[in-house]
Amino acid sequence: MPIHNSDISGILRKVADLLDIEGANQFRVRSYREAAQNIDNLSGDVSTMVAEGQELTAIPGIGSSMAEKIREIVDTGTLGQLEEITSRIPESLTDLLRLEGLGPERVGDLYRQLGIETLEALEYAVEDHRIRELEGFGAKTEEKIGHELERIGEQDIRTMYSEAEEYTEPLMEYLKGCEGVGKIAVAGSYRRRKETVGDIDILATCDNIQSVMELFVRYEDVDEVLAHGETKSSVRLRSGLQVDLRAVAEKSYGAALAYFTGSQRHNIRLRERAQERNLKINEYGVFPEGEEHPVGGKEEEEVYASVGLPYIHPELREDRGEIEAAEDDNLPGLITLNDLRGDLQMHTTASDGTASVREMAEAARALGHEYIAITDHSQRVTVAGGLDADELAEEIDRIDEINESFDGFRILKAVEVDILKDGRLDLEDDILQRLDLRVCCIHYHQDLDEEVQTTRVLRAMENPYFNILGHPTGRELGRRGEMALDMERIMDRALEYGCFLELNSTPRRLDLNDIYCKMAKERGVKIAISTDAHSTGELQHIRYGINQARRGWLEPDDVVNTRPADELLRLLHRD
DNA sequence: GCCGTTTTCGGCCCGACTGTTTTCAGTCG
Repeated sequence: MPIHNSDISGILRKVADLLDIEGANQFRVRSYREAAQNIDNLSGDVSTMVAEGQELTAIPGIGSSMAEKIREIVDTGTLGQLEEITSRIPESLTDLLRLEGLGPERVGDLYRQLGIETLEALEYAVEDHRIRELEGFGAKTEEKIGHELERIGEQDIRTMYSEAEEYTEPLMEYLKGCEGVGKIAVAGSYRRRKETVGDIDILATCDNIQSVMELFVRYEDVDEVLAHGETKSSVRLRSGLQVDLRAVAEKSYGAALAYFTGSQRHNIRLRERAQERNLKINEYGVFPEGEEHPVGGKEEEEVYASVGLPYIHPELREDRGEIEAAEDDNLPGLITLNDLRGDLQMHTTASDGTASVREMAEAARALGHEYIAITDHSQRVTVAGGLDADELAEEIDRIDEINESFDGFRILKAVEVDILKDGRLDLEDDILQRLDLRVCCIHYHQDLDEEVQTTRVLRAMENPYFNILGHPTGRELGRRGEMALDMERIMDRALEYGCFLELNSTPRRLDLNDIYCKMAKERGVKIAISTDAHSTGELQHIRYGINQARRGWLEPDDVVNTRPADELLRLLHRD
């Protein structure tokens, strides 16, 4: 069985959590967590590195000891050290860490004093009021644990970005209109445009803090006020989304924005650099060692400048090499919405869309696109009304006709053709060759094992009419994980054959994810950013794709649909 | 456990809040 980076980081995190619960040295625990994170951020497979005899210690945060453990995981699929620890304390204790307010020490206490090993046992202990008897715990803590147990039982606690946007944008409009509000911005993972967000952090400078806080907690969409203090208020909206509003001083605005935007790991790197320069960075500003007066903090740029770096866009702040790139003056010129000239996947009433070809075209043109590709489903996808060869031929004729009526806008004749179980495409070459573009996708048999699934895709790519691998990993946030695929092999073959990978902008898909986008870029594989719109309104989803692309370091040149139509068609042609 | 043009030993980001205490540990972002 192939070992993936996520398998390795998962084991290292487990070791970290368990050591933490056992009370091991904090810095030792941290080193496991950092190693895990750095492995997740890699653009290549660790198992490949091991196979090729590359030095794992080249990965930041991995020394000789950690490298040895990783090799053991790659070779055996497991880690002797983990088994040794789990012979001392139960592995299930790490489940308890998921509860907010329960950290490693308290989980350790619960286990040692009450023998609690599982979430279920914890629930019984809460019901029997056994928690409040423990030293260091109390009635309030017990109640909170009870609430947390209910909450994580109910749902995935992170919210999709698009959903958070739905609630955050109107709230921001409201706050901007409030008397006394000066500068205001959303920070946190929302500002980093992460695909899911935990809660929303809003920062504001205010003339009259008290009245602004008052207006905030009285916002019509507020369901519950969780905290209502002088500088920070916290509410839960009807949607369940938690929103914090923090009042900050004008002179600290930039420092606070940097601080609350994160990510935490990015911040740690900044503060380490500050230390090296005898400076201290916190949410109030940049301070020379031992001094009370800041040398910067009003603007975010000052924080970066103080540690010798240019401004770094929020989407990059994940400690995935952006600090080093900034240091070398080598930050990517991130793609923006304006760079895109067209949209390369969408559906019409011919299959499972809700608008006609012409309606989609006119809506796309109104958004400023120069071209679109109409990609209705192929016959195999019966639930979506997939087209057979004759139906697709009719659509081709219809598009030719409509194109006659356009000047300066072009509809590309295309299809979303199913990749069958054996790797063949769902339509014959004679109809595929009449199209400008083919997006190839897996819809059925998503659970094959890695070797079979990878071979299936590679085989499909051998077809000379294969242009773009659509929603490549098949994942859907909160619903379905990625298919088992060797993405390195797929990307290498895509480069060799002149195929491209899609970044599907559907909010629940956002497939490829940020890390795969960066990996494709580093390997020279170009990306197509598409909406997969099923209605005219969904054409606007393209901005979510752009968010993800920016998180994946993509520049205009890395994306095929930044090209004019003629150039794009030349690029698509395989020979 | 990692790391190093002041270090191969002695450091390892920083502050706020909460609940439990009576000066602080644990947790969080």
